[in-house]
Amino acid sequence: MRRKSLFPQVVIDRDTESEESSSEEEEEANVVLPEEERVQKGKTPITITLKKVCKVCKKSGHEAGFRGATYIDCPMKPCFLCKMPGHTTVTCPHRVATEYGMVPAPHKNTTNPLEFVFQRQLHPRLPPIKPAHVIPDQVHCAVIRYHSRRVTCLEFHPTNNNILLSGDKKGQLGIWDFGKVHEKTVYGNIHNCILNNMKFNPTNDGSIYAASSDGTISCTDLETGISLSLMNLNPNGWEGPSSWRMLYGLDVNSDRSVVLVADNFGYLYMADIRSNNKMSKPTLIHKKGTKVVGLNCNPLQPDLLLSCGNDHFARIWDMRCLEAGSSLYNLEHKRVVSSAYFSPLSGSKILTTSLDNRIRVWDSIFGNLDYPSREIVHSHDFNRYLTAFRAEWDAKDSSESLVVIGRYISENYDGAALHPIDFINISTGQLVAEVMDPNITTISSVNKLHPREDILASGSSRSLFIWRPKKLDIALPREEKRMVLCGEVSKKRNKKHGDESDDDSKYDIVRSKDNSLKQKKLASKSSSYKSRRS
DNA sequence: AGAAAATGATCCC
DNA sequence: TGGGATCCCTTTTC
Repeated sequence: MRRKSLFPQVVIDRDTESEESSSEEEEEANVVLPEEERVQKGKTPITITLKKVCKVCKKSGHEAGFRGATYIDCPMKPCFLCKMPGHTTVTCPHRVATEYGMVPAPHKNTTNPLEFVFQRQLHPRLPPIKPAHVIPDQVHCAVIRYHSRRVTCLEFHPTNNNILLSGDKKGQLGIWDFGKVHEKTVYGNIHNCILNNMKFNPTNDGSIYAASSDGTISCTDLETGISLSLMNLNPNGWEGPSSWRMLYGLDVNSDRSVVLVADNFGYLYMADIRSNNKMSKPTLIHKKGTKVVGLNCNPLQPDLLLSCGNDHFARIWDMRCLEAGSSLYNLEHKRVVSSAYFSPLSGSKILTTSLDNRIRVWDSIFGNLDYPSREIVHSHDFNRYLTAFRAEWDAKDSSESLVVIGRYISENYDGAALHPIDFINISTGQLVAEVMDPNITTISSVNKLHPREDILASGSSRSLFIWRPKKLDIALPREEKRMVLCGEVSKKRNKKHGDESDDDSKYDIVRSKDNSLKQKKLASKSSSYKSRRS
């Protein structure tokens, strides 16, 4: 009562049931000023009516958003995971099914022109058993943060096992010796905007090619940082967005000694490695005016090229007869194709990641390519602000069935909303393992598996992570249950608590400011794995 | 602490 | 066909 004379009366009235009224008013709190109170006290009693208004669809009667560490979908929208109407992510069959997310694709038996392109030598060998050490049961995690913008690509050194290269949105190239955790080099003057893709020079471990949204290809000496430009598609500088060319999807055809890149208008370019010169004229390989984001040369037959992009297609080309419209096959997707790779050993499988939340697998390029062999529902559709997710092969897996990809939607792990990095068996669609760390609350959209060692590298926002197993020899019941792998961030050089936020070049663990309680809760469990969802 | 900004595909007219 | 609104489980900075 006393308070009422000091402060306006605030009555919060929660509406639990739906009401049919226009959405405009309901978004704002209704403020009611009763006449008599206003007159009597000279103060302003306020009645605030808070209705449950969904911030996604703006309708009342339900709410979308985080409840604790669990996100509640708007029921008026299609499932956020599988994109089908009628249910939400929580009840999505692709989330709760044992065979996580797999959708069998229809098969037809038609002859395939690729059979005539390829030699029989390329037939796949498919050992059914994966090496036992592929997936760690527990992981250590080392962290470094020296990029000033988000990480866009990662590449392991082809011969030195402890070197990880990273590119970022600003165009910087990072070289991290994660064996000696604190040793790193950053070259900031190679490109002046997004470093989209890079690839080591196949004839010289000491240099790397990179394609950038600044429209140039660089070849950088890793020791000196001296870089030369193989191509510049914007020689006249900025003349507006309709003419500015950006380069993506770099790969090297070593047979031809050619660097391949593609641009944001649908064109493929080549540069000769030996002369470091742009070759011939560009070829339109995707719908004119659309971005080509990925290029991949077949590991056994480099003249076979796989491209993908924003025209919703992945396309297969024969470099020997390359011209606009000459693709051997066009692999249709429902939305943008973020990545498309041949399998790393046999080159006979194809793996794509599309923004329709599906990983697609074609089991053999000798078979029918009209439809994928499998579609695996997986959350990697993102809104903005992230580097596109790409499902990446494990080159150590001789059966060519293990793939790693970051997950967009979070899961509630003992009260913390975390975004795991998923290991998926693309032969079965099964989620084999999920790696996360309670200290890492950001989304790890860039991931790469070490070509020779049991190491996973991740790029998440501006940070880089190296995950390695604590034990190598454990027998894993991989096919029976999924594994939750909790990392344990290395605490080395983490003694200073004061100046943690401003030094870009420090080595440190990642801390989340609002997550301290959750970390404590998780700490007791972070050193062991557990299965979940039975 | 809370707001703004950065910024990309897609859809609609 | 193109520009602007919209999408709406981000991350960082001020």
